[in-house]
Amino acid sequence: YDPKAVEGPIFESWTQADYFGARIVEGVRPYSIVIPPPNVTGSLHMGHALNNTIQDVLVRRQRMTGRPTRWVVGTDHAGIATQNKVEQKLAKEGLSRYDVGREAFIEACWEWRHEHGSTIIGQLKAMGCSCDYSDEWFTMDPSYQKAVRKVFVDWFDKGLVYRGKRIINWCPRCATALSDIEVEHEDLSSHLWHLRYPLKEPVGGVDHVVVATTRPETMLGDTCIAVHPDDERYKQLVGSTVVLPLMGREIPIVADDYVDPTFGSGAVKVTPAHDPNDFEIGERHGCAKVNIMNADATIAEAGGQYAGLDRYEARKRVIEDLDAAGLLVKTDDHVHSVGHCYRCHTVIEPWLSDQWFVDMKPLAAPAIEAVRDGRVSFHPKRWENVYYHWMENIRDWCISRQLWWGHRIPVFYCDDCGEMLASIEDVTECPKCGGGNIRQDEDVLDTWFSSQLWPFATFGWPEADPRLDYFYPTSVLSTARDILFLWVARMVMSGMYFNDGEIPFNDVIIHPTVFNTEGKRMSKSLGTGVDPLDLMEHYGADGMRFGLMLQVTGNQDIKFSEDKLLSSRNFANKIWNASRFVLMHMEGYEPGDPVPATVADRWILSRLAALSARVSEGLDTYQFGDTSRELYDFFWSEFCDWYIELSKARLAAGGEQRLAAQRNLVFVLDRALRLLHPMMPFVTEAIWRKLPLAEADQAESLMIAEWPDASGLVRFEDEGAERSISRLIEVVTGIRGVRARYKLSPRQGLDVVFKTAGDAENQWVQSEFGDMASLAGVSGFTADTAAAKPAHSATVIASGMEVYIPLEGLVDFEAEASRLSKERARIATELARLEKKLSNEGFLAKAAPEVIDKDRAKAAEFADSLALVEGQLAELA
RNA sequence: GGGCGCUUAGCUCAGGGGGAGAGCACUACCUUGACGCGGAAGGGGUCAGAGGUUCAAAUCCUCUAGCGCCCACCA
Repeated sequence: YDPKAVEGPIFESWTQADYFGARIVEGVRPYSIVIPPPNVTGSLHMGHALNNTIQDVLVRRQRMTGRPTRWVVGTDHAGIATQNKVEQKLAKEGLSRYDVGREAFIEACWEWRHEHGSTIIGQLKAMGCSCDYSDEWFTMDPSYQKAVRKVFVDWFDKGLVYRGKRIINWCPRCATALSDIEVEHEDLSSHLWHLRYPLKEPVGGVDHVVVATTRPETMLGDTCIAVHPDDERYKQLVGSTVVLPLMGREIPIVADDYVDPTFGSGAVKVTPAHDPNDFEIGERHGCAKVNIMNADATIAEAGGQYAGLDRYEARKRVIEDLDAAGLLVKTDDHVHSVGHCYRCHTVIEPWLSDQWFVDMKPLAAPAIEAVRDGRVSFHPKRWENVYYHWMENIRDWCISRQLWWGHRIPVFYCDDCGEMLASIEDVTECPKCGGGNIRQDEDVLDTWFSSQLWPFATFGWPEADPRLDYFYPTSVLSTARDILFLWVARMVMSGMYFNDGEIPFNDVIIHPTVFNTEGKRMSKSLGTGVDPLDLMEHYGADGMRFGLMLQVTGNQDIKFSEDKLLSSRNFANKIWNASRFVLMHMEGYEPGDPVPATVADRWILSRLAALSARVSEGLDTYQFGDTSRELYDFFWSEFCDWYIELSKARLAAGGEQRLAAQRNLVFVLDRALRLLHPMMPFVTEAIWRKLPLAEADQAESLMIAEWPDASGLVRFEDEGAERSISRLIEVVTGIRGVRARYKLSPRQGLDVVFKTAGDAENQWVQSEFGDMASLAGVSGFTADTAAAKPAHSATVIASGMEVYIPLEGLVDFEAEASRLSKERARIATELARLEKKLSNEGFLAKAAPEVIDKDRAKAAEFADSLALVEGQLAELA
């Protein structure tokens, strides 16, 4: 099988036929998924490969059930990431964004999007993803911009969006605010510096306090010292004044419950402009907020002699100067968590600035309820607790970004009368005073502010759109766990708010994260990544997809195993060759229903029925690993290894036997290809189109062929046939084992003796003799309830039936004796274990009766086997 | 500080109260007419450790150790 020769043309044919497009069929429940929009700056990585395979498997399967499906595709404008890329490009020409100006810069971003934005879409196509490419979305599309503005204005008018001067997370490199969850914390070894602050006037013989800090440079902005109100060491000092070293500013000592007396010295230096807790303390005590830092993390004018220094240089100098003044008490080693920008990994600064926020608590309440009452459910379920924990402790969301690329905040200020309003349409004239001195807010919105609208803005909202009514709420959202808060939770909140409380999706799949074999996160920058495009090159799109599905379990991680992709490529090849076999034996074929003529026929049809039930159930419950394994086992082990092998003699026999085998081969292959199609779309489609199907089974494409629902196959369930073929497999495997042990040629015919339990078994041997002949080289047989074991024969026990294989004089009896001894030991151990169990009164009294019966039967079987093996040993001795 | 997940064959992992499984790797065999990206056979595991519940524990509970992750106002 050569994937490269097949995949392109097949995908092209799907596109030509427009199977990807979504149609509205009134009265039929649709199935819809919105893709987590990859960044326009992005290219396909393993996370995308996994996540989009999952979605495509679900969508393809549902499409085959006949439901109208819509898999919305598109990209995210990715404010910071894209802006960084464009700034890097400008930097190569020696320019900054300020050199080119806002308008030209935004223009450059659009150009960048037009040049690179479709890269990842092309890669999705290479994977075979059946998205609706005819309706691609971008989070900066005009209609999407309108949706963003409407959301902002609605929330603004309701008071849910507000402006405030707060401590936010500032990235000095990106020069923008970030929300709390865009900060990545990392434990770093640093120091805890203990500083001595002199009191203005000694109190009771005390002339100073010692404070501890991890960021000494912030002391330039200290405006008070806080101690715990019950701390006996400091009680007397509360209300007195400290002279801030280096700055000479007089600041008070205050009492505040926030302070933990057991940490450091128990006295805290308070810098309200540079720490969120200090900000709170400062608010409570009416302290000044002295901002000593510029946007680029250099020290501001308020930092006196340190103004202009970089924050770390200032830190060094402050420590040196304090030390020189005898005010550095000690320096302890200290590990603490430091926040970094999630886009550029620069250490963030807590910084006081004017920003826009969303009041989240009112939005969170119904979104928590939607999960509690099961309208939204997570898979695996344990993620619901993570969701609750975050949502119940949610804090306001800082949504303004000091970037140029993004949705500009639709707030307008009148410089004539001071009016401030939010508006969907641009404002040129003040509605209050009629003045024309209007300016729009300079900031843009957090990218996630627009991403949260994805499940409904991509259905035409806020315009009335039949797609919204039909396809919303979407069926499933599949995503990585790292954007559970950034994206998923916010979609639930905004989705419900703007759609009359209707949830945006029923099920949330949190798929595993893909790690490399060392357990490191796959990352291009770290060089620990694997490129999905390379994988498709080696294993084909189907091989990559199936190999990924094999690795999806309920765990948090996948340590990526390329072996699974190798097996999957081989599997695609197996499917291809098995199908070739079927197709090259079609001479004389007439389409029609399957013919359960033999036990083997009834067996494979029964197995198919079981498989189809399992696959439907497995996909409904998102068990991709189990489902792919069952498909693999059925196709390879049951269909190829046994059924095709069993059919060979009948195909050769011609006549009705041949036709029955042909019918069943085509039928089972057809249904198996349908079941495999969602995971391996290309190879299955390529073969399926060549199958000579009965008219009722035909379709233009496997993509839209009918899903083999379990209910259509239950009629084939056949326990008797399954038992019978299990026994046949035991007999054949046993005889092959004997051949292998004694190095008997496959062409060496064997006369086999069956000791049967009655007529039914005699008949069974008679009817299966043909299969035994072709699969195990049995050339003759005797079946008798009174059969005696011939001298010098090997014995196989198949479901309790003894099968003797006379070995003439061809056998190394010493080797056989040694094997039998080992076998005897094994059986004796098992038997002893069972006998102990069966003589345990507690077991007999409390275990389920069927368990006891089963164990008794097993014990009897082992006892028989043991006697047999001992008899054989005696013979050989 | 709180929480989650993992620890099963050499490797990557399924399984989840009653006879230890898969893929890859390994051993020796098969130029059999779909397939060597194959066939057929075989070796290999006291299911991390300790304790408990139970007639019965790899599986449930507790603790311990190691690995990974998330959350938190760790001056």
